Amino acid sequence: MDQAEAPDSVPTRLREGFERIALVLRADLWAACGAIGVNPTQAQVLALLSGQKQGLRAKEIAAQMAVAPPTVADTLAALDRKGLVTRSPDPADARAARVRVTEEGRRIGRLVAQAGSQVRNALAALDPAEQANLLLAQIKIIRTLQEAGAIPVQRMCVSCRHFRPNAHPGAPRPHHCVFLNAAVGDRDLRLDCGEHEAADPAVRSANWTAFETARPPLQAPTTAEPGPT
Amino acid sequence: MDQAEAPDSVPTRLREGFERIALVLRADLWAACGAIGVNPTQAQVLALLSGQKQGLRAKEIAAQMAVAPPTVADTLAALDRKGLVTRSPDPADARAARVRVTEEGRRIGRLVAQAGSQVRNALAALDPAEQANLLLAQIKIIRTLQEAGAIPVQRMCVSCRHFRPNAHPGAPRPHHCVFLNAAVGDRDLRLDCGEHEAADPAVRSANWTAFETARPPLQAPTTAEPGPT
DNA sequence: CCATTTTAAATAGGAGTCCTATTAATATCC
DNA sequence: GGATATTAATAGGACTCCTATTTAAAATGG
Repeated sequence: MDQAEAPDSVPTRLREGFERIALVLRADLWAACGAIGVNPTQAQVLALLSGQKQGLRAKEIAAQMAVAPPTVADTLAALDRKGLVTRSPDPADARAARVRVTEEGRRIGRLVAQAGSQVRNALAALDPAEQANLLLAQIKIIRTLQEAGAIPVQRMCVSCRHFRPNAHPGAPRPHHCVFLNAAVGDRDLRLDCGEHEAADPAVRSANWTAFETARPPLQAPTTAEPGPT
Repeated sequence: MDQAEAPDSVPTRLREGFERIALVLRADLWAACGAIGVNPTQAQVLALLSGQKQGLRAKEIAAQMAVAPPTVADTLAALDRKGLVTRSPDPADARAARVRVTEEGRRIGRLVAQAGSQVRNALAALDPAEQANLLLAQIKIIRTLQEAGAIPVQRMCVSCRHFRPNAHPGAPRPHHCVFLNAAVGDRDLRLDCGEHEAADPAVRSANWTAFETARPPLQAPTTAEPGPT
């Protein structure tokens, strides 16, 4: 039924590749944090909060980071001690608190985000067509993860109210962003846009269909057969 | 000089995508470890050691995991307590120890590797051509990381003594593995083959050229221009 | 061939991640 | 209005991960 068990299936090997790259990503982050006085997890929370003007609840942070809520509490306590986040009561719910990044926290988040990265260098070395295809693959993967409930809806163009997939068929930038009032090509798509507003599920689903059919199916590289051995 | 600073460049967004997927990967691993009695880091070390019959030195494990040696010492101590690894003196160097996985450790590594994974499911949902292109992209990224010294040489086909890229030009499986004596297609490529033997650098480099030129450059999806805004 | 430098690993010490389980204070819903 | 659910904080424990230091064994070099 499920090919998850096949020891050497393509998805299994792809996952293995992601695991390897993830290790380097983490090492990059440690190097970037270096003398800054935060660690990778703290930097990631700072980056997450920097994009959210109205702050985020602890629970939402946990969902975004895919960890348990008490873990977030630990990290927020560390960031709080360092003066990088503040907590203010949520007017809508007396149990909840909205967490916001401070100016200093934002500055540190920026520093880390702009630091060098071996992975980014490696990605920059891919040719533009490969980059675009990789971005498309990521969008599909992230969307599937969303549909499966593994992560909350991300602020991607394809799930945004402002997005009009394939509004300009055949043009080099076939999509359109109503918010920016600008044509958008596949390479311009965002995985986390600050202006994102979730479209409702029916629209999302229709948009996805239009988006997917916007381009001809990729031509397969060599072989689609089971493989040797 | 370096586009690493561009806040919204394609490589930057791609890295962001990898970060997101990495979070889910970690969560998958926690779920897989569940009642098994190990944690993701331990499972990864077990998986790494399972593929290495002659064991690995602590230092090599650290390099593969992209962490500092004392971190590996911690993890090995935990695995040792649980009886999942053994350390034996290295005959070639009295300072060093070779770490090997025990039968039980191998069993646990297998259990975790075969557990379900949201990321693997999402990868399985991609169509075959996309999977193949993604695998190719990963190979290029990992190779660049190797060239940059960010990670040790991985046991990929493309760096193996047994690999003959494009030995059968135009065939659906254009490459050849001398060890298996079998034709190999792009989808069959391994990122970590137990039979890997490193080719020497000159051969590796020549093989890479042959491998790269084996397929026509990917046709770009829409747009290669800077983008809106 | 012995002194120096380098290297492998273990140790010390400390901050912080991450989990499960529990508790306390709302909120929500019949 | 009281049972149930939800948000977050707390407790407790195992472990990750770092830098710096120590120990011991190799490699180097005069």
